[in-house]
Amino acid sequence: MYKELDPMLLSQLRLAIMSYLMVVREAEFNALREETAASAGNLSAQISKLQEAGYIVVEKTYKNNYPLTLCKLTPRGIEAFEAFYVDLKTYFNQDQV
Amino acid sequence: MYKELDPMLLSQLRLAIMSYLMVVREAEFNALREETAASAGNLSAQISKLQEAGYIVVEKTYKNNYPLTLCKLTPRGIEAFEAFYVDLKTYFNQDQV
DNA sequence: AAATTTAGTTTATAAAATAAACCACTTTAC
DNA sequence: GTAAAGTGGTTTATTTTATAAACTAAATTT
Repeated sequence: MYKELDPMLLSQLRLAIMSYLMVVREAEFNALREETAASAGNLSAQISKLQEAGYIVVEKTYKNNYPLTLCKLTPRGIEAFEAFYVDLKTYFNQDQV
Repeated sequence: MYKELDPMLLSQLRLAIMSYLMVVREAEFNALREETAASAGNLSAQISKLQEAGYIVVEKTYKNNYPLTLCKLTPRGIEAFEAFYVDLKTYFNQDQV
């Protein structure tokens, strides 16, 4: 009846990161920070988790002498996000909402 | 951009409880247990939280000499569930999913 | 060269989820 | 009638998670 929901995506911040990356495919740390309104610490922690899960890849480089962290979705991440959406629907479909 | 997601509903089990109640409006403990496949302990804990949040009311009565716990949605719970759905959409709408 | 800013990471604390143990009965079997 | 098993839960303890706060390292400004 109710599908299992991927715990990696059942988190507001991780879901927002993934959702934003689904649109832009690739984003800098600070773009994610602005878009999600998260604290840097929390964002850093959740990026690490998504990376460990293989949902995003993180490329560490430099821009204007400053460290730059670039995040992009992996095929696996895209798959997981889409599956999450499908699974979520089982919680709403039978309702009138 | 991304709406805040009600933490009370950002939980698989609590969302399943609410989703089921949105359909049946009222359910016995064991019906919820079967429907959600949750352990009794976890179900009991999450029912308490939804009750404390004012999303459901819990009526404790008896059926065939045995304790019976009945759960039903409050107007506030219905509102929260519907708002959650609306807010969730902000995480998916701009995508092709 | 001290203070401030940028771009993060790590650590410590609080909150949440979950499994396991427990409780208060009721029913069944002896 | 009493011991064992079953019903319908609750409570407690452990693990996991989220988050804020503190920290690091280098660059820039004053």
